[in-house]
Amino acid sequence: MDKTYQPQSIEQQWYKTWEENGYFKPSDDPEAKTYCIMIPPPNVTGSLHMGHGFGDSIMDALIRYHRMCGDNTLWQVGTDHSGIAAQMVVERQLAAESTDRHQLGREKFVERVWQWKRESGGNITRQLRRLGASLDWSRERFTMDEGFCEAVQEVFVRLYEDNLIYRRKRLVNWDPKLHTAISDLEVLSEEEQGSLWYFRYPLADNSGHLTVATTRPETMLGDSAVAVHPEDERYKHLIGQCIQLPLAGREIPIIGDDYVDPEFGTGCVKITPAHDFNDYEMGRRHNLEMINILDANAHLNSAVAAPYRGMERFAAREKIVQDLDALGLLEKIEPHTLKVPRGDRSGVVIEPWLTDQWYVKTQSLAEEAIRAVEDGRVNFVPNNYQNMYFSWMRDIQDWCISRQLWWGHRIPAWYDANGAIYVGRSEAEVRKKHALGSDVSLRQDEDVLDTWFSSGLWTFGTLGWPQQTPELGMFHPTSVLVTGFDIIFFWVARMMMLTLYFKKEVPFSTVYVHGLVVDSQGRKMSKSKGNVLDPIDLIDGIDLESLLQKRTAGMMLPQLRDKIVKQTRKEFPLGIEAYGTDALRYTYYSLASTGREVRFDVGRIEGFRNFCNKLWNASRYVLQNCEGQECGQDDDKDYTLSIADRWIVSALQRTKQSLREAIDSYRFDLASQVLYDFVWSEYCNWYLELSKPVLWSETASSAVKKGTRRTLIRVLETILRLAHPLMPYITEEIWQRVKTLAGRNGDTIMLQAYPEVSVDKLDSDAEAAISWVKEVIEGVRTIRGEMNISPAKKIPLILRNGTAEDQKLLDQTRTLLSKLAGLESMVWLKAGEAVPVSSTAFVGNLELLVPMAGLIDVQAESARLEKEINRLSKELDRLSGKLNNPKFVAKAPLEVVTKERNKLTELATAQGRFQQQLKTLKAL
RNA sequence: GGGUGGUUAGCUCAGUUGGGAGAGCGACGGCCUUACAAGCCGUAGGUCACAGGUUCGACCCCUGUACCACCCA
Repeated sequence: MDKTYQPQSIEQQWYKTWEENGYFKPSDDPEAKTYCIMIPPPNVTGSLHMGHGFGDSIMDALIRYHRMCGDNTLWQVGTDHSGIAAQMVVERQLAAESTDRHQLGREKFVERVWQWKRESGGNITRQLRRLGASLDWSRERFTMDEGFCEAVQEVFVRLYEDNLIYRRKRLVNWDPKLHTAISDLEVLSEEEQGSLWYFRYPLADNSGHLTVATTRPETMLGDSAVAVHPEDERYKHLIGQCIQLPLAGREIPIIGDDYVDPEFGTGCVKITPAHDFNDYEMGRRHNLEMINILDANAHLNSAVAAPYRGMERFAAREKIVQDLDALGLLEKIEPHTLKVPRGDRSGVVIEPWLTDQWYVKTQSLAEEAIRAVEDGRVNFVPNNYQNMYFSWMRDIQDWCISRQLWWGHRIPAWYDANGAIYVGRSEAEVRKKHALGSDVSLRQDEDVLDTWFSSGLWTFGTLGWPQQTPELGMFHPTSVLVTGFDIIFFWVARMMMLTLYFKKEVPFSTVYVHGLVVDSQGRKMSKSKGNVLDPIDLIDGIDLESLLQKRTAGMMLPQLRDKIVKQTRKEFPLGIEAYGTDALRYTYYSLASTGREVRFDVGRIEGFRNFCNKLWNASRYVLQNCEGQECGQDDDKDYTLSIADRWIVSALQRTKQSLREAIDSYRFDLASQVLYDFVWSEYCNWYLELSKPVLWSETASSAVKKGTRRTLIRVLETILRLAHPLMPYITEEIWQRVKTLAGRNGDTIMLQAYPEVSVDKLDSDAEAAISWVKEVIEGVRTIRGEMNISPAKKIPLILRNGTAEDQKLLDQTRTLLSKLAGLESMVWLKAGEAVPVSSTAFVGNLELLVPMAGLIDVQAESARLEKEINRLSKELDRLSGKLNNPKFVAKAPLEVVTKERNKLTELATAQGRFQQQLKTLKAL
């Protein structure tokens, strides 16, 4: 074995072996409980970012854990077709070839996207393999697969037939650059600096004016009313009168509506029902005219007065402000911060726009989806996320599912010459069902479905629905969905609604919601901020120049580019080291607590890389001592367990217990902590050291040596199985070398049993004994450290005032103490015997004395004693204060009082001893 | 404006029937001790955001305040 752990030399080899041997597939054991996770399908155009890496690592840990627990386990992989993003990528390619999709035509364009997907869509699957994800690749699915398309179409048709889908002209989020409607979730509203313009709107009877404030002057050409609060004393008398709308030459009413906030602006609001969601609602309440003044490019259309026709929206804004100013109607302009909605893909300002779109009626679907959580068929982890789910579900709007794109599932609806709609699985089915002869010409709807509509079917569509496949019967409902809280609305909610409706069962019984990965400054990682990290770069490492290039690629704005370069150079002056997959994964787990943010600090991953190295080197030590030796590999019984052996085995049982509890409750942070502590602080720091005096002893019996070797190798082998779900590669690599010596066989650790707790191996005597040993050794080490005694110097130790129990423990562990504390002698002091001047430590009442002659600095020792006396004084004050309080003694539980009393006596004795010691010292 | 989560060591974070404040990293001191310097040994460092309340006793329960983050309007 190499002296240091080299992840890059083993990882990809093991992954290949696992995959080729089919270890990732379900066991097909009909007796076994099933366990199934559907990967949240990443967007086929993208690559995995840290957030994916986090979620996927958690899923893999769950899957590997359940697989080792014997469950029939399926983790199914796939990607979604990502309508807008994929279409944009190919459109950009076409633009580079000086053409566009319209010149190419729909059919050829779609073929181009497929071609692109075949060539470039594999990035994500490569990354997943590098992360060690044990996905069943043979069942990989894509939302545009033939079978999946069938499911999508079936769902659309049935929902339509059940009167849950309709087509209507309504206000949607329109992306004027991409020329499509997008969902609320694809709209990001961020605060930007804008202005609040105050305009005077003359009253129609010339008796004065009202001043309205607006953030969007250009929409005034589409105003249908001015609204005031019905109780607003300033204006209520004007309700019912009319305004002469400037520049438009129309009269519009003044209406009263308590939606108006009298405190905002002037308390008068212009109402533009065709271009604002709130105004739209108000327009419906008051039966106002909907005047659409924009075209698909967000240029002003022919509904407006001639001078403004064809103008771009922001150019029109300027001209309208100028024109109103010229008319003396501009009262003032105030700077104003407002939330500006932008398309998450295009980055342009989204327009609320009136168009014909398809909608899903969500009311009844949502009610069932709410019930499923209320009655516990689905539970959220952490539980409080269900509130977020409820609040969204209870206030749900009908879902706009049509997109004006070419890439996606085309809506299975046809129109005749009169615009009548026919929905069916194919044109032929439609013609047959409605008895339409070949003389009737039909054209299919041009639009495609929202990608989330298809993703909503993910859990059952990927298992073969609408066919009733065996897998569907076996693995649905799935066990758990692992996802970030940011997509509870979009995806979780939609899966719930569609699955409950079509399968009459929940899609998953648990939703485990993990935090959002943010950078070391706490900012969300995003391409535009240039702070994204590619998990693969943490695995393989990356030099600074390559990282800079990656982060600034396609960056248009030079000032932003400079900022990113600067910040990247500051954070990663030397680039990023190669840490390997297991270290990356372990870091993820250590951060997977219940918080909402996961702050990824590169500092932490190094610690876990070191942890891998620790495990590696511990294994080297164990192997060096066990290879070619008898270590119980044949399950012989001719060995004896020492007290240290019994202790580590006992501690191992507790570790197993805690680890299982942590994983079962999705607390991977606690799981990683428990394992780390056991491996490093107990097994390596103590047990391995305790094994040395035995193995190197010339007097120890072969049975004892064999017991120690057996324990060394078997505890290590158990550690490997415990750790495997978290760190798959290093555990497999080491396991292959130790399995035979540990008396196990099998081709892979992946399919070994996850360790079970053996209560009968808990051994409180051994635990107490080793705890005592540790305290004695630590006491001596502290003296040594603080007195600056070289670690190489062997020192004498005198023990005084111990109990019979101490004496017994001492006899049992003499060689261990001597070796680990670096002692040249140990003397048990008889009563009344004189002691040389010494430095002192305590284990309970037992005094540890290290004689000072030639070793110890009197000044330093006095200081040390005084410090200790002080510390004890504070503690004693606290305790006696408590015990002198009659209420405490009267009301606190007896055991607490007793405990505090005992502590007080113990500390007082210790303090007395220290004081005595100090006195002796000063007398010198 | 409404809602949710957070505020614990220099940094990143744990801490549930309310009874001794912890880890990793960093800092400081000492060590190449036959697995590991990616290591070993030791040490320092905290009014648990603030103010009240409940309680014999509060990081923990209750009320309020401040600040941060996110979601919704």
